[in-house]
Amino acid sequence: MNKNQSLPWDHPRFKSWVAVARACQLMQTVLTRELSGLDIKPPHLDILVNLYRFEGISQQELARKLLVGRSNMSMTLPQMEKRGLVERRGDQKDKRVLRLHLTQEGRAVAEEAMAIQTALIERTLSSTPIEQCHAMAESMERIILALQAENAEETEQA
Amino acid sequence: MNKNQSLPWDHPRFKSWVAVARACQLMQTVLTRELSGLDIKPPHLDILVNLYRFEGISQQELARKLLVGRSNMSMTLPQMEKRGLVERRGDQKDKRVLRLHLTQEGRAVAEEAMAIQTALIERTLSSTPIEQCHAMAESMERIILALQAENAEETEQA
DNA sequence: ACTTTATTGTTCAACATTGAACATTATGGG
DNA sequence: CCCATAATGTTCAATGTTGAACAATAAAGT
Repeated sequence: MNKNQSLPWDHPRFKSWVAVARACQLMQTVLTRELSGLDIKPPHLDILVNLYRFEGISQQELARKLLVGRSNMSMTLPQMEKRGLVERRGDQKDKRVLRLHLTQEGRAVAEEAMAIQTALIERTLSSTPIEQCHAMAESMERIILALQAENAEETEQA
Repeated sequence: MNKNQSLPWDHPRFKSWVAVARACQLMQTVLTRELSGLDIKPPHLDILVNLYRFEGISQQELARKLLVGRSNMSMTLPQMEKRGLVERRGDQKDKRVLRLHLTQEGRAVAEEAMAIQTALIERTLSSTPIEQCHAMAESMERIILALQAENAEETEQA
């Protein structure tokens, strides 16, 4: 192992990524606080947003979009159902799948929560020029593809 | 609430940030996999890296750097101590604080793990030009400052 | 010196997340 | 039709994370 040379924090890309990770973590923390008034947490918001966009999605598809396990959805969605935010209806074509829908209240909460999140992002990213935001997004998309490739490689060995 | 206009995914900054968050989550997933050979997880790596850099740091300071609660350190560090990765020695000046040190094995594991993480980052960020990495890092630093300001505001209300 | 306030670390209960094992239903090959 | 394989969702035990209450020590105010 290299002792004195090339420590991680000297690598420019490493340093850059550390900043990215730190910003994400902080954003999560602040968002958690700002959502506490609606009595939901970031994972719930992620679910609400996806049900808002993709009406009638299945638990499986939702889990894949959120990058979490199926068991996570099996634990979380019944809670949200009891709180009257979502509905789960069996699919007639395929009796295995449950299709997810927002209730009226779920839709309202989703809109409030999205407004909060959008405002927070607008506020904290306002100092970054819009072209830089776009460049960042493009870089991130490439990074996502690279990571998905890595993930697929390692997964299919199983 | 705005119904048909200005949905979150139409905001350019919102979309950009979603990509950032997604990339972070994926990076975490892949890193977890790659570290499994060393039998540690990302939180342990974060601790090892900070002890590598900041010899003799206290639990409090470490928790603040990692953006986690003190109780987290109280739970995690004894485990790592039992595994022979770190040592906790009482400070003579101030009998409240425990100063943290890497053991020889802890240092070795830290170096291996940092090599893995650095390699992963180099691989997945290689498609992003170095100037773009720097620009990204600068943006992230500004975002971090903005978020810390938000965090401080909300915290001091308590 | 004495009392109050702040800081550091611990404990504990609540909650979230995961992966493996499982039941149910679909799909495909004989 | 029958069996093997795959896909969907659930359950459960293990683990991680958090915040509040607590004990010990230090610092500050009187």
